[in-house]
Amino acid sequence: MKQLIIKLLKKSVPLDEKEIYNLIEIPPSTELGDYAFPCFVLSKKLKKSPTQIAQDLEQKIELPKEIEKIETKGPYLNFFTNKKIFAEKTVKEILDKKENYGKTNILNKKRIMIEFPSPNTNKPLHLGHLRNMSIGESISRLMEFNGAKVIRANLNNDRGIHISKSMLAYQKFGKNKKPNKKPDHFVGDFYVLFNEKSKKNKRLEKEAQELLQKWENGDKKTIALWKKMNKWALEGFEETYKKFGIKLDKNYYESEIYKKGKEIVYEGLKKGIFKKRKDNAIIINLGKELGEKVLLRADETSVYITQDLYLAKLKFKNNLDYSIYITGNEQDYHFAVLFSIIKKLGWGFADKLKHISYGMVFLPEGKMKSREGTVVDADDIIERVRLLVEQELKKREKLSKKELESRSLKIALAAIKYFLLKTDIKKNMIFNPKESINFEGDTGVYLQYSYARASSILRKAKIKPKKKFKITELKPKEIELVKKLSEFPEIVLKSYSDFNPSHIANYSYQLAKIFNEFYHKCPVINSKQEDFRIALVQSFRFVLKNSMKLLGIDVINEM
RNA sequence: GCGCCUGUAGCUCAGUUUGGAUAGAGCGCCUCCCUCCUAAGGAGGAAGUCGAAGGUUCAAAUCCUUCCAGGCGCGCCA
Repeated sequence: MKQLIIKLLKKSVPLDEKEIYNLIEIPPSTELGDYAFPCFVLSKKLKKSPTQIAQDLEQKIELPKEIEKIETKGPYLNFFTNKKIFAEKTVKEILDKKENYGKTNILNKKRIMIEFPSPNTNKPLHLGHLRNMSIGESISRLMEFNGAKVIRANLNNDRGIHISKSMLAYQKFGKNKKPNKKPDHFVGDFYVLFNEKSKKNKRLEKEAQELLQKWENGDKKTIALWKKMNKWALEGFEETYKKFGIKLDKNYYESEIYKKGKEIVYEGLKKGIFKKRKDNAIIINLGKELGEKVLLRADETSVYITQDLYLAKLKFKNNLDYSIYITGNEQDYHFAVLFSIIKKLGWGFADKLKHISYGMVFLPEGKMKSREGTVVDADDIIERVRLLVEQELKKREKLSKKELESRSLKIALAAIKYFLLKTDIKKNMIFNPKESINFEGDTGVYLQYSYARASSILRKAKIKPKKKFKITELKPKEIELVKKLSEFPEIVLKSYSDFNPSHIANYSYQLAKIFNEFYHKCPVINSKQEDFRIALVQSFRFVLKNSMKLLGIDVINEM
């Protein structure tokens, strides 16, 4: 529709398509029209007042059947579209394309690796990981919706001093016990225990350091312990991923790559891109903004960035077109440095790298500290929310135990994921355990409720949704709903090009809100134009389901 | 100190990329609506110097400058 108006205006206005596109806006109220063209910019070019220009255009433009009328309101030229044609076209298109409505092929089977959530194996996943996974999964789905082949990759940070700490605590206080709870939690308890004990006993820090040394030297007993505890941690993670609805395609392990990348550094040194400092450390100078970075220690061991250089290269053995990293914004500097080095090395994939970062999750009392055990545990929050949902469900109807569990989990995950995705990705957010996960208003539960209501209407109706229907009259809420439905493809593109799922989340809510208003005002079953309203409800279901899918949220037909 | 990000109603956030017609939601608060397709819903009300000050413009929450406040980062840690 917008395209049509652009074409009309192009004939009578000295601007190109893009300029017109940017000028066209939606009036603040529908009484003013469906689209508006402000004439201020033309005022200088044509040396007339904007009001006069608007009036001239009103006379000049010939109306096609899709436009009912145009009107001027001061300097604005307002277009009134033919709502019946528009509604019919939109609803038919959605019923036709179904789950493909809004899909594009702009990524044309491009292979994209997206790295997340990349946890440390010394403690269970926490709320920050849930934000990471929600974003990672949503962006993956957005890419897929635009035609990409996505590889979800996970880098397991399974070595280092933090791992040695939980190992040491287990050695000293674990009595060789097997996990008596979810295994990653069992491991995490020893990490917290280490930090408690080391406050009093300063020697423990040193001992952990020694244990790390032993591990690096390949000490058999140490390796065996490390393997055992890592397995527990990874098993636990796997359970959480599954529950949260995440399936990772590929796993990398820091223990397997941390020593690699030295050749890359030597090669760069030979080419003169890197330099040897007086103290024998190999460095790169990245100028004013990024400064000087060490790439290889004086003793020739690698640092974090050395392994990341190697991993970046390793990833591209998968024939990638793009490689994306999803992390908290505390790593912005690290990735700026990494990408800058890769560019200087002249690697072919230097411009195929992208770092997407998101803001921190805080508790009302401040930052979460896993070392002190003041974190919101991922499994714990999922289960707590699920139990709250279960209570609500029990009030409503009697369900089998199995149905109660699966339905409550779906609703709980909707609440959590929506909460984590609705805020702009780059903003910090405060999570208040008592208030944050609501079931009313602007929430994931509201989306599911709206979907369930729509499903219920279709279940109870005698007529099935069909592409053939007649529109005799359109109520304001029907028009609003159709308009919102028609915006979906635009929102998908915006969300994709901004790498920001929050646009989809906000859209989903607006859509669901209009739908709820619609069915309160407009009865569907046995109404005068039941066939159209049934078709409208069905197209709403498709679009809401599509957008919820992009958020990684399951729909339910009853609640 | 330097760099990046953020600042919109009591609280949580849309809107800022591309400047336009009275700044929008949710929660909380105050009224209403279940003989009516699920009340996890709907209708209405109160609540805002868009962090501050300058500037650009016919027009600024939106662009520019300076300042203030908060977060993160600036390791031969990962």
